[in-house]
Amino acid sequence: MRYPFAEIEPKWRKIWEDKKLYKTDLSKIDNKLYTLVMFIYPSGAKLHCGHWYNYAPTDTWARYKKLKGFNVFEPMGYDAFGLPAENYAIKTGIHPYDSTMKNIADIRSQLKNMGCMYDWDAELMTCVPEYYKWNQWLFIQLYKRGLAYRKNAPVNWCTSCNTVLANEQVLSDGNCERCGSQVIQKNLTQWFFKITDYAEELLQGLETINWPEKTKLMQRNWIGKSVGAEINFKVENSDETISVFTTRPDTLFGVTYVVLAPEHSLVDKLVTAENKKAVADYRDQTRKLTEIERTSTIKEKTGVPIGAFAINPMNGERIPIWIADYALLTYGTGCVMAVPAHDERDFEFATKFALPIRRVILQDGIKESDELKEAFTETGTMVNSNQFDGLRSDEGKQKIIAYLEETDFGKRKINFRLRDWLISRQRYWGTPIPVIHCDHCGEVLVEEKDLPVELPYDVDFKSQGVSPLARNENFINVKCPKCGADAKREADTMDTFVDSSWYYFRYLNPHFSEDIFDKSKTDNWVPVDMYVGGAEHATMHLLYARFIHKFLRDLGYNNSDEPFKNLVHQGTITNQGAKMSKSKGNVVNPDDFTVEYGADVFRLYLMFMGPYELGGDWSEKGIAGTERFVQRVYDLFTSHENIAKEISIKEKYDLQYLSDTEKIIYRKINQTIAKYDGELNHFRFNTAIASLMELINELKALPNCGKEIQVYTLERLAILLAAMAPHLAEECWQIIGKEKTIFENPIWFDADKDALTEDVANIAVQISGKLRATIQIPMNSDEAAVKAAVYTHERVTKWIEGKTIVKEIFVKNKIFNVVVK
RNA sequence: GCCGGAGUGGCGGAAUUGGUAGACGCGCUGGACUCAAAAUCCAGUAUGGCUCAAACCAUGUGCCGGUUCGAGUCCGGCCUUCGGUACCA
Repeated sequence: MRYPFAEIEPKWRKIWEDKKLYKTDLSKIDNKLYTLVMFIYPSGAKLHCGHWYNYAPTDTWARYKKLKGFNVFEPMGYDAFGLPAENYAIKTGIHPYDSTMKNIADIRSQLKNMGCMYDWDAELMTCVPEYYKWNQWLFIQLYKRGLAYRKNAPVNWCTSCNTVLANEQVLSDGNCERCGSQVIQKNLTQWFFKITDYAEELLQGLETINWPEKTKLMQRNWIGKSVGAEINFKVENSDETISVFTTRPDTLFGVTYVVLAPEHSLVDKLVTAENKKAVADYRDQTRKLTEIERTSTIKEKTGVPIGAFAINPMNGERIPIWIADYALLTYGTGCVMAVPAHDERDFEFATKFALPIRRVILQDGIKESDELKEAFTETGTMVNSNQFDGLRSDEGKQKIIAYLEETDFGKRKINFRLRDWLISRQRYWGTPIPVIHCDHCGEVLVEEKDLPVELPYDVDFKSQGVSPLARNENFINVKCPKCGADAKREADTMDTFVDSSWYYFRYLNPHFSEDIFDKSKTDNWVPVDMYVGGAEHATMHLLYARFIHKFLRDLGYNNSDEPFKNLVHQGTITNQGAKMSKSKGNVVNPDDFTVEYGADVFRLYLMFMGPYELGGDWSEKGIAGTERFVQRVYDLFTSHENIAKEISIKEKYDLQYLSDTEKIIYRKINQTIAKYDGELNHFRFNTAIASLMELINELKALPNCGKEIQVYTLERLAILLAAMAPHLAEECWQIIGKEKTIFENPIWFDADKDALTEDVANIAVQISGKLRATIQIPMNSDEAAVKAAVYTHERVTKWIEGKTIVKEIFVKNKIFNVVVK
């Protein structure tokens, strides 16, 4: 009989639901385990194979832990605010709220068909006031502590989304992370969260969490800590000073010019009359470039002198001040001390504009008179540096900093690449920022008692270039809470990454109305023990969440330093080499497969494809293999109906009382348990399934075993299957006569350690490292016994005939190698 | 350019600390069952040589070299590819 998945799967899902098996008792905190996948964006494309690939294996891991006795909490929810819903509204006129709710309903039913053990009572969505009210509350707390602020700055503007983007949300090709359109620079007044205040802690915290090294490295690079000094250069005939950041104070004697970012405010103050025109032209030219053109390393260096001169604090030397677009306003002080001899960029620039190049660090093994063909950027011996001559440059670095601090010309400084998180968006479908702008009082926070600032439903989406909220009179006009005068609400909404930076707290009490979450609960359950999601969030969501987590800790709202103790990234499933997306038209619909093969077969197939972290290109070629496997399992159980009712079995059997066949089966099931356990624990689903397939191949001999061993084996097999293919396993468990469902009464059988090893070992016999024979010998035989067997083997005698034995290498139970000459 | 991962049969992929390369699955070939087909079951399946066949021999984990009794695994130098990053002073 063909495995009747279409009847079985809904049947078990109903039983699980009726018995409320997956509702987690949050009051039981011994053995608590919080397993989380990144919540879903409810797009119109619904669930695709990539989602399944994220959720189904993670659910297998969660079930495995549940079987092993953990009190597992596995929730699911919807990251429901965001641009696509709004863009869809502009195109079709369907309101984002309506389309999002429709999508959520569809996706929820798809999710339920996967058979994951989500606690549906914990379900949440971010687009309802009940949730986003607390984004606003969070904003207010940040604001009150100076961590939310507004400033005018050059920002990334997506020409298609008509909104600003955070740095993290601009791809390295200069395009929008969401839509791929061109991003340009605009000067705008925007809201920021001061994530930089936590830069050092965000860096240090990485040491304490079990995340993929790759991801931690990406965060380290993104945070970009540099240790060096800030040095002040006096400007000739001026009261102004130019402050630069450098990691190489040891090269200070080699500075031959200073570069300011073209937009730097000092430029206007310092430019001389005869250079005004050239400077203005150059600034115009710079403004026209996109960020990516401007920062391209391939682009030839450009710049103009501004006519003013700075004074080197070390030697009083007079050096020209230039502006050049390779100095970035947004990094460090926006000013660079140029040392052409020891910096590649400065070298290139100086060469092009015939500026002097002075060597102050001598490379080991090179004479001072040798020509300098390229910048030398490593450590060496200091030269041309007065009292510092002869020092190693790393030592000199410290000495120079000390000297600068004494003479007040500079100080030790740590600089970060990380910028503050730009959170305002000029769009409708997001959390309104709880601020009121009053002509008299300026920025005024909405009071906590007046939260939430509700997002109005009736808005006009057709207003190109202007946020729909900005044009909504009912929303925008308000009285100032301080003075009562007419005032305007902030029209920007928050980046949706604000929503996702604390949602893992909210799952534990999604409808709690007293506060952002119930600390008495979250303290017991947060941090998340296992977090699974895409690696593309490395420097966005995963960084923001860590920041907000630390902020909430500092507010006294939680007692841990990090939100996600363990992190796993599933690999990306591509189709014909491209990431699945509706716009590319290469989305594979999982429903097609669940209709044809059932959810369990599909789950198994996704897990069997390859290493979880690797992903791969979609192909349905091998699905027949997992289907056959499931069919064979089902047949095996149906041919042993009710057997567990008739026979009672022991927990452990002594191998010596078993028949030869029973011995083989008994060993195999226990070896499989041991192997499977280890593989599953580390998300190695493919090899775990392979071990089950090996087992099922071996179980062809099961009919030749006594009934006790049959029951012993089938019980264990059903439990092993339960994590991977829960519907199938429940059915099999019932077929052999079990009354309670597996997940009602989770159990795990540990492997019988006495049954893991074989009686005999296959030993590879090598002659000079080449395999020439294998011998079978009792397990753990000593060298003498193996040697005796080796030298009586005809293949060995043949190969060593006429040769001298130089050496013998013996590795117990593995190898005997005879080295001959 | 820099940083990181990955290169193993026709395909997806296995291989504790260096210790019998190719587990498991797909596909393919042959056979059984069938009037026939599908499904299922059984056997075979890295390449080359020599064989009716088996046995046997040689080669083989991106390329070149090294360490070792022994290298997919370690070291040095490349190539390809996929991510990340992009003048960060």
